[in-house]
Amino acid sequence: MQKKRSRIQIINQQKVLDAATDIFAKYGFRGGTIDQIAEMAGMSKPNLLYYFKTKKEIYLAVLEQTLNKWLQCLQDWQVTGTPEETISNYIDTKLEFSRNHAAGSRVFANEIMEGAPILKTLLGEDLKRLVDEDTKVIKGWVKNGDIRPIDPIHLIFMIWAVTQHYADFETQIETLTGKTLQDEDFYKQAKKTVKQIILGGVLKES
Amino acid sequence: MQKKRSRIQIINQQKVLDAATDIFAKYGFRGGTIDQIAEMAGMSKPNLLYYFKTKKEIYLAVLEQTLNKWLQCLQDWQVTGTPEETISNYIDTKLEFSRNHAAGSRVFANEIMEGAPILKTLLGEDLKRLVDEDTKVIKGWVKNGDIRPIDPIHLIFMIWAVTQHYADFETQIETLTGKTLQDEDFYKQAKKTVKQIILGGVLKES
DNA sequence: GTATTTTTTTATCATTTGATAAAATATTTT
DNA sequence: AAAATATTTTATCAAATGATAAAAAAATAC
Repeated sequence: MQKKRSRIQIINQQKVLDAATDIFAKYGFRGGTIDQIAEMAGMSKPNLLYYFKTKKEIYLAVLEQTLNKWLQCLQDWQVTGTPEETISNYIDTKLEFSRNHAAGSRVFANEIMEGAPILKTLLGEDLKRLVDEDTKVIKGWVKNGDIRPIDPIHLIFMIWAVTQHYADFETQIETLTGKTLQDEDFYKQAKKTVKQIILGGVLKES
Repeated sequence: MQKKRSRIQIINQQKVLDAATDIFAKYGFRGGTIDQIAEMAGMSKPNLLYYFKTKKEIYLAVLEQTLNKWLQCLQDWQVTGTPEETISNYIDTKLEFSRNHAAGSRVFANEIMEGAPILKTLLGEDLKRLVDEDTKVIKGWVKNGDIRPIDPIHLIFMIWAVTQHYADFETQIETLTGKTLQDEDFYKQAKKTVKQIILGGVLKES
């Protein structure tokens, strides 16, 4: 039975997680160092290791925290009604996650590029289940003639790719446009264009 | 003046670059180690360092080689004729790059997520010029009424995002579908769906 | 086939990095 | 306030990592 976390513990563990998210987002698990995280969190390395015993433990905590935020985000999304509403809503949800959790998105990206050593099982089981459900919904729309005949899995990948791109390639986007999703106008314009193209490509003419 | 490279030099330098591309693709510059590269290239670490003096020199060579392939790839693309032909061709070109140079694509992705310390200038100058040109072309189409009114820069980002996704998130895609772009049917289906949606969202009804 | 140059190996370093122990300090409980 | 507990600092390690020097081996030039 874990003892109740003290006030200082709660504050400092969160400080570490926030710093670690930024460092792992930039350099991945292998590339990020405890020293970097400790410095960014504003504490000494042994002090940090008082809260998390190993680098891997920090990394797991970061992945878990990000995953929870991501799952919470997905819960905000529901197969509400028409394909237009549902897809529109899904894009909203994913793009908002990219805006609010850009570093977390990059931690995932790094994890996957490293071969997903930690998340592979989760991807193959839990995420696969979610994707299969979504695939079924989209297939139903196609069969029903509600949308054009498109391959569901590639549509899903497209939405993921585009929405995550704004988080994962933030540096490139900022270098090219001077803007990020933090800029409200840029955010709206991105959302508008993404929806316009994807919905335009998926929906039938009215 | 650099002496002519010997037969062995040419072979071994390429061996190193190929191994380094894979390692940096997985772990980024900070995370990848000379030991890993040396082992994958099948030579001892000091032997490797006989060909490249420092880790950074290897990394720069990898970036340059990938960049050259990428530029060569872009040269294959031309603003040929109609918007449909041009965009279709651009998707072909980018998706083929993802298939043929998946590791290179991931090296770029890592470089950008690390804050693009090496490529930032290039992104802000050369790439920006290319993007500005493309933007003008697309703007022309819009003004001319050839395509729907869409924001050019977000369209470009969309195409990049989707095509690169298949390379950068290969692990995730393979875990979810069992396939990669190496699978010819999967490749065709991806290309078809991407074109269908993007062209469908951009072109006007005929 | 010997001399010369190139390549590879062996041995070795200095830093960096993940991690621990123990002492010192601060906080909380009683 | 004293005792007990929690936190932070100082000192220190062993292993990993980027890098070098010099000797040995192999390839090439003559």
